Amino acid sequence: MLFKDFQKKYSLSKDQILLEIFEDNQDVIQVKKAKTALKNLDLIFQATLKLSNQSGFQAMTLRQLSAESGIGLGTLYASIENKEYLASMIINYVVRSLHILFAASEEEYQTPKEQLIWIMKAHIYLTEELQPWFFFAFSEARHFEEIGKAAAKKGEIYTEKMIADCLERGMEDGSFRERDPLMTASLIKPLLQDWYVKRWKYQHRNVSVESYVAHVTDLVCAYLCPGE
Amino acid sequence: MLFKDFQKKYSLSKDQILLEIFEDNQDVIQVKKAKTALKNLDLIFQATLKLSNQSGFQAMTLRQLSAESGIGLGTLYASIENKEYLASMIINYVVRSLHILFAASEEEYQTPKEQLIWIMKAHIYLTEELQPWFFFAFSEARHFEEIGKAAAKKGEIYTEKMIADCLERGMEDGSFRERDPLMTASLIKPLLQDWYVKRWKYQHRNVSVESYVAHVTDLVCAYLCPGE
DNA sequence: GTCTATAGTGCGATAGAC
DNA sequence: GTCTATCGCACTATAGAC
Repeated sequence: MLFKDFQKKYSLSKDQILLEIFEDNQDVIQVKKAKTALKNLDLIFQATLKLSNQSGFQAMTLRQLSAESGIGLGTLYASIENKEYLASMIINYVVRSLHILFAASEEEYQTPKEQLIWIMKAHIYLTEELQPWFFFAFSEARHFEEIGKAAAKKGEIYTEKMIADCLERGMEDGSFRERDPLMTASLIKPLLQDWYVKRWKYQHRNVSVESYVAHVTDLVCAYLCPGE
Repeated sequence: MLFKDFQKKYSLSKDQILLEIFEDNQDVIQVKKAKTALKNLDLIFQATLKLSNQSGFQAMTLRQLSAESGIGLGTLYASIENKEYLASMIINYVVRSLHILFAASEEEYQTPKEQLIWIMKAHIYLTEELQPWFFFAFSEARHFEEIGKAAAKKGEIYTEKMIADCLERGMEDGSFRERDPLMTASLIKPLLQDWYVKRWKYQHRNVSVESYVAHVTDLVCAYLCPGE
């Protein structure tokens, strides 16, 4: 599956996640009409990602955010409760997108090898689609006590566990060579993450998503698949 | 070479780097006596790494730093010029340590395969020894305009280039299979970095440095070396 | 729902006694 | 070389007009 096809297939989920976040937080968000709240949240999130990916979330002031999003300071507070809560909503968005993607695509799994390749491809494609979101979560999560650190670790462990389970199945039925499943999953993870963490590097070198997926797949298969 | 032996062999370099940093910045550091300046810098750096690795450099206040390091606020400014300059000195420390290590160990290279394995091992061992320093540089560098972003990219490109050169030599003489050298180097880099970026995870699982090196080496060799 | 004006807080940085 | 006391500023958050 090419990235273009992936985009088409999962294009609806962006609004869906936004709606879920709004519904989850109706108690703290003072803006009650869904349509205006969603419009505001969208503007605020985009502006937050832009500003904080320039020089960090801590350094971003709510005055800057107000100017960038075109939303007054008071309305800002009516939409996000406070600065930290804004960050937690964005991190939540990322975790949700991972769950939605992998919950929706279980039926695509077939052999362990096909499954592993799909997990890696889907992960990289998703982070390509939501690069600023994932980068934000990766770099800012650890700065927030409960909400962030816990959510980030949960996300880290979630995909790692999924990969490790897949590896174990493959080793049982002989598709993969005998390796330490958890350790191997731990090494695959940073390969997937590098795509959105060092996006500037790959963009600068004109590396396409598809090409990146191909290289990661080759590397992992050389390690796992007998006779490759 | 085990990590213990590595530590012994390179144990002197810590003070050496500190001295170099002091000499480089004598124009901005108001404390002139080398002995007191070095003692102060050491206290300040350690406290900075501790505090900023808890909740980020931006969030760390100079009052906290003063309390943690036991150095008065005025003396702090006499030693570091200002907050941003402090960060740049730490990032400099990291870049320097990489250069010193690899400049000192060129003679250890033999075949391309041995050389590649040495680069990976040395990189992981160095970042184990200086974990808080590397973690600081990795997570804070991008927040600083010139000094940080440039130095971080320089560091990223430096090791990547070294690996890529080594790969090219190995492909020419047939030690390695034909792969894209730059792309392969780009994929090796995050494997090396994960050791200090996700230290909490590996520590929690009691993974030793030596064992981590072994797994990374296996993965990379499976991809590169014919018949493995 | 949205804005502007402002209260209250805590910062980086400095001056000046020791 | 070191500390304490303090300045000026920019921030988050809120109150109240529209």
